[in-house]
Amino acid sequence: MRREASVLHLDLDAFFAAVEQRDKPSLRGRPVVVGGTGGRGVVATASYEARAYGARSAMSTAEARRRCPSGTAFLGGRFGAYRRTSDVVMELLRELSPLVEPVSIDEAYVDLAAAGGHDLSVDGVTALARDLKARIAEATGGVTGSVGIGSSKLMAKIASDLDKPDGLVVVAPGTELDVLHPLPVTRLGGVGPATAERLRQVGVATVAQLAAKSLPDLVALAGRAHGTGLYQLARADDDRPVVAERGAKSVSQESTFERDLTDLSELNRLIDSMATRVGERLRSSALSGRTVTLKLRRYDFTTMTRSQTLPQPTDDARQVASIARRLLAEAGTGGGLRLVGVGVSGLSQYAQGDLFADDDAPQEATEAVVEEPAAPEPPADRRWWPGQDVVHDELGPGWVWGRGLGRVTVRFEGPLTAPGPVRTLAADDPALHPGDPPDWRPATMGA
DNA sequence: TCTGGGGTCCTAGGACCC
DNA sequence: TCTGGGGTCCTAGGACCC
Repeated sequence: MRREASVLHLDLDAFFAAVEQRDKPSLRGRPVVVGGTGGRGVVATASYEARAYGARSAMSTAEARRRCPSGTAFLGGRFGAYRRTSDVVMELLRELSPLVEPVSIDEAYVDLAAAGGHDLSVDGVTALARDLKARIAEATGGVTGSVGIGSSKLMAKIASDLDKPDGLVVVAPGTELDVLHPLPVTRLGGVGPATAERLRQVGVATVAQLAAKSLPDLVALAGRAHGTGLYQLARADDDRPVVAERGAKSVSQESTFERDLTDLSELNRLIDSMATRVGERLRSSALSGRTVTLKLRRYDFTTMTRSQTLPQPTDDARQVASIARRLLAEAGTGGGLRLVGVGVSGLSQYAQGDLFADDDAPQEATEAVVEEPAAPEPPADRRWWPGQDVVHDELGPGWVWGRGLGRVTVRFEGPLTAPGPVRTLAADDPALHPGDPPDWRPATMGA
């Protein structure tokens, strides 16, 4: 805990849904749910209008559809658009301080003391935050964020959560426990459903009640590391530094199927394509890893992992696939699998193979694995997904509202237009193409 | 039509080594 | 012959986060 309120936490409000409402004027002020739109999808983000009907993150999309009125937009994610908007925000944070720790695409900590030159009084950081929020909204085309500032990461994060959305809370140094103690323990990072239930059983619901427990009690309840952490957090005792670069520790791809799968050859093909993507991601980051992990989720939602550690790191998709296939054969598909995942951990910076590989040398033979064939073109009706950016040769840019029965419904509008018209087209209309995320910034005159 | 996808960290037991 | 403790690596599972 610092003497000054110099840790800032930013949390963008309903971020995915906010980007959708920015880019799709007809959705502004209306309920929007972003997430998986298939039968087994879950909600990633619900707009505040959708939250009013009870839609929540991590809820099944089916449940959200039951709760929300007709006319609610259910959209798959456009992660390229979210990434571009996030990058703009992270750059604004780096103008405040060289020490910025992105937590996720929509969240970051900033160490204001690492910059020098900031007025770190309560009034000073309040003015700084007000200015930051205005610049974020301006640069992102209206996406808002909630800012919390305090004497530690704990207090900054608690503060940003106190006044959502579009909030600004500074916890004055010295008042930490006044803010913290009345809150439910579930507001502390690291207290999920399991820990909350165990705490409830010993009569702990608030942070004040947690602070009354002894260290040995909490270690017995939650384990050595977690128990010690809870003991400290309940006292606002938090010295965790803001850390700019955190190298990846693992790379993985997983997929939940529309229906449970049992066919080994079908599962093996899916393992091959996931291993291919893992290999691409490893090589694009100049990483390789020694431990290959296969993750399986059965029909009854039980999850298991099987792993093997190699003597040397690899970034070779065929080697990853070959190991994952063997682990699957050993584990079996009994009863059906709803999810399969492939991951690589124990990462190091460069693979031996990258340093010494001879491109002309014949590749090591692997009997089980063949090169992934090019994905077949999906049927026209399957090409389109809700929320997708499209462009029509005559009607211009727009986005997919829905599809079915050989047709696709498109709304022709963009972030800088008024709400636009809807047209229903043939799904195989040759004039309709996938589009790029639209630019939300007005073109600069004469630039 | 219950329960995504990408991660991190921790725990615990067994193997193995000194 | 029996007892032993510590450290590291590997594997599997679980809690948690966004």
